[in-house]
Amino acid sequence: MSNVATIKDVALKAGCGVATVSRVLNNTGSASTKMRERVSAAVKELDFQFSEVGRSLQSSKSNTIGFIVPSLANPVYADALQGAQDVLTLSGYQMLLICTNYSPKSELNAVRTLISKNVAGIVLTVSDAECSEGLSLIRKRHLPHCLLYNNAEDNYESWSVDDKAAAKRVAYAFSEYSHEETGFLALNFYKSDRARQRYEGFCAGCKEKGMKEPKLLEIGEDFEGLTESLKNFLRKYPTITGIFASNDFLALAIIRSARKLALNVPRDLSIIGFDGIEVGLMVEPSLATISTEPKILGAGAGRTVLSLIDNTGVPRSPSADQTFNFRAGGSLAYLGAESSDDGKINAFPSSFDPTTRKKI
Amino acid sequence: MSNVATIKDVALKAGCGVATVSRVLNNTGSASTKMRERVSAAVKELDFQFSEVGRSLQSSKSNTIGFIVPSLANPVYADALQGAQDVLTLSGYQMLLICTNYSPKSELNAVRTLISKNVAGIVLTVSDAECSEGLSLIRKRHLPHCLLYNNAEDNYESWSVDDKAAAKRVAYAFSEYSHEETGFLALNFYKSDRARQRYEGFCAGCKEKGMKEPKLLEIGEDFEGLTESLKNFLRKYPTITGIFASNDFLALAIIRSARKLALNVPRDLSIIGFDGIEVGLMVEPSLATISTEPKILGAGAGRTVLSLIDNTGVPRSPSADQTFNFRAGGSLAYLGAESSDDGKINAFPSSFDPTTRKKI
DNA sequence: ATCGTTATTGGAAACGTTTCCAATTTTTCT
DNA sequence: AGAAAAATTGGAAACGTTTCCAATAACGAT
Repeated sequence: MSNVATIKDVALKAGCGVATVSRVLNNTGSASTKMRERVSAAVKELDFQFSEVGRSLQSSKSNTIGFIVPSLANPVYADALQGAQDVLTLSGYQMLLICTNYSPKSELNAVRTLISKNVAGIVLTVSDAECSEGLSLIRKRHLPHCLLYNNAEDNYESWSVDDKAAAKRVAYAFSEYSHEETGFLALNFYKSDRARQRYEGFCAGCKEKGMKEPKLLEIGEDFEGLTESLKNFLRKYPTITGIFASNDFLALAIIRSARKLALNVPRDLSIIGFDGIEVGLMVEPSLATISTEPKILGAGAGRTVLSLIDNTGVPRSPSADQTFNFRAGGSLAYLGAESSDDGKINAFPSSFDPTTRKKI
Repeated sequence: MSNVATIKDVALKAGCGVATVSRVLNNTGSASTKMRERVSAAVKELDFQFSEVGRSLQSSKSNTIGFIVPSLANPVYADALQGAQDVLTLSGYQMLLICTNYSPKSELNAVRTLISKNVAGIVLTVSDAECSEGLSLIRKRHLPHCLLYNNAEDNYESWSVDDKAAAKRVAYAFSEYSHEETGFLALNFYKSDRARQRYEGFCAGCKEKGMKEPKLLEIGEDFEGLTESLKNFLRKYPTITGIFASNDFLALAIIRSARKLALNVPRDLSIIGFDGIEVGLMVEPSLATISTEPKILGAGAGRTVLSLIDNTGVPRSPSADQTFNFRAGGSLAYLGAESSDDGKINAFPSSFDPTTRKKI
């Protein structure tokens, strides 16, 4: 069979004990030159490679980091994981990935599984950080961990967007474009602390600017029936002129729905998204949104866990106001402004220069 | 410290041997009712959980499947992984994920790492299946595996798109819309057997339809300078009326670039993409493309590896012509047709009904 | 040459499981 | 009741490592 060589085989072929092989290969302890050569030769000949399982059992540590995210279908998480991958790979760690599909119940299972696999640390995004059983378990076990896209209490680590502040910024933007009555569109509102925080921040911002309280438009699991929902929503609240979608995918979908209802975006309805996914720049009209840096967040969370593991100083995560930027776009127009032929808005307020993007 | 309980602790607390605990918990071998109760009680009290590491070492198998993909930034792979996740989770397997960033060298490293972690099987996308060292190593070790987005020789498993046939289909589409002179846009052409196969199929299709041979427009690592490249390309080949982009992201990017050059898509230049990512439906004009089902492919590859592992019949992968569909869209127009006000093409050939999509 | 250091080596235990096997207990049958 | 059969139980080996510790070999200095 395809029996792979173990350290015993190497020792046998090199004519020495396993301890010696281990020392040579790990460069720990001393060994004579001839011994080193014989071991190297045996390794080459047998194509030997350490079993991480044996190693992990003996040392009770592994070079695997567990990641728990809601879904890979959302480019925000996919990008964040990509950022983390780059960091891990550089440090010789691997990524054990579990998707929870936004189900809090599977969060706990995921954590248990990761623990049983002896991961060295965990990066995770949970549905609701305040009451996540999975997160509690991690903390009870004192596992190195870092939240991603959730905000952590003091003395816990987290890399995330300041949802409240960002949502407030959206309200300011609407206000600056002289919108008064707005809606907030969310998928799975009750399941996600992020959506709730964005709503909260948005409401606060609107209040601050003397706008009306935003109306909530929530849709179920899928995008199915979105057009119908929008129709009813606008019939119920005909004076609404702008909608804040809690993520860019929703924003694009709602634009499409608006179009189906023969509404012109942004003339009849302005839309602002959240996340700043790349395609937002490619569509026409371009998407006004909160731009974030998922890759940077993912990489940061990865680095944080790594340094938690080997007790080096953890990198400091960006201060709240550096986690996002407002990005103007064609989907947001001055209330009452007529769109020009090509759908572009002629005049942005100078403060909303889409070309300036703070790097966090 | 946070010392987790082992089977020994359970045995101690339950007042029995470890063998008994193992038998009870795994439901293998017999055990008296009182024993079962005592063990269960001890487990609950200690919050015991098996160490997968110990298990894996002893049984020399694990419930981890390794995945090797080029990148998570490309939604095609992200979606495929999501599909696989769903399948794995259902069977109690986890995903160990490694991204190669399109570097063949790291493919081999990735395979070695996965082997050392004792994965039960591997799903992988390689740069070039014909000459992948990583793939060779897997096969030498007789590891259950399945290619994803690469075509495999007979008696090896693979779930992928028939790139050649799909690209041919693109040529037919251009022909049907009476385009004669086209270009092929690729990123990393030389690194990817997929891009090459798409080019090959496209050329074959063009030839078959009596069209001119497509001109190759290759760009480097990033999208940077794409607009400039397009400008030069079109200056060099001014009679080109359509461009086939080797993936949807490139297609969207090239549309944006065309727009910057004051070209109207599709009036001045028709674009067809590849992959069928969701946002292609949300942009205006909508993207004509080859639609594929990454999730289904990923799930299929996952199922295949799982059944390879436990020797149940492997699911048969879709036959070549079921792996893709041509999807018409506003970015492809009849040569010479004027676009209407809203950018939509008025008449599609009936055979290109965008609403009919074979499910694979 | 002899002795005290220092460098090199291998045996064995430990990490957390499963499983074989033998020992013990319980059950069943006559 | 006694014996055979069946059920229950625990000890110990094995999986592939690392590391402690003792044993041996090499080396300098007297």
